Amino acid sequence: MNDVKLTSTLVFRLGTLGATVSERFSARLAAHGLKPKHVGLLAVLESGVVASQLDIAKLMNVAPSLVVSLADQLEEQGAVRRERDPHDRRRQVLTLTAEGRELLAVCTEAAVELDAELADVLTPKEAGMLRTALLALARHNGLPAD
Amino acid sequence: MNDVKLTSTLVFRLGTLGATVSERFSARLAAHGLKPKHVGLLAVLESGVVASQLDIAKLMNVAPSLVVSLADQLEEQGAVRRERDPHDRRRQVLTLTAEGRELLAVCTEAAVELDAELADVLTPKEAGMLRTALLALARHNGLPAD
DNA sequence: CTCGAATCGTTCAAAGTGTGAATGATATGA
DNA sequence: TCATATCATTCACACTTTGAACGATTCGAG
Repeated sequence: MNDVKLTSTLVFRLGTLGATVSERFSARLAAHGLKPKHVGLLAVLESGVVASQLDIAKLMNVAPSLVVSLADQLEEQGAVRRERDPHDRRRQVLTLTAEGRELLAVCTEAAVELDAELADVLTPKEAGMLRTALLALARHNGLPAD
Repeated sequence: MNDVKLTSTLVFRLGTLGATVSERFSARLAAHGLKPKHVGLLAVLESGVVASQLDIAKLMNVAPSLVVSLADQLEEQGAVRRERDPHDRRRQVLTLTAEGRELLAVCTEAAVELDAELADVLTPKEAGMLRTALLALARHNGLPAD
């Protein structure tokens, strides 16, 4: 009736590859005292589309309380500044510091290096199509698509 | 110095896509009382390469104690049988029951459906290259490649 | 203007998932 | 035969994240 192997589905391969790649990325981030979610938050700030903690939470698909602790740690590292919005003093506005921008650049660099290692086993054509396909999938799944 | 966006890296896209896809798959599995790891265990058994719990743990990259609880639950559902290896009574040999095989087929079907939904936004050529590229990446990263 | 309702951030307890150390049973080899 | 290694199991714990309070602030209907 159905003899497709689970392990050969896109679902399974995206899941397992995503997990191992994230783990490897995470390991490199550890050297800077960061976890993937910290970097995700920095990236949201850099994009500039949003700044209040609640908006960030929605964009990152996490609980607002998680953004609090992420912001706490990033603030302690001097990567972000936290200020009350003068027009609405309930809101905390997060902004990247120069240090935070530098930190994000370092982490992006690590991701780019990992990218190169991954793409190394692909033909240039395969690598190009992989990027194209992942971009299309990201677009249609509410994920950032620059 | 480096103005590549983090969100446009393979690392980021594989990570986030892998997470959302896994989440969607997980939601469909819930209807059958299973989680992705249960299905992973069933798939390992179906492959037939290995059967003792410790071997399974190594293959799945999880702690042996986790295999115990996964096997407990699958056994309770009647999906696997657990027998002491007569040649080495320390080993527990897990085998798929007919019911387990059926369950795995149902879950694989769910994955195939999700695959189709995902590939829907891609051109046939893109979808093909995506599969090729993911297979190559799986091969070079110690993941199952059928 | 005022007061009830809504919003934002924060804290905190708790759920979910997974690991590692200790234990008992069995096997292996000197 | 006995010390050592291996397998499964249990259990306490770590980690990550969530959701339910709560206080502070804003908004809007009357």
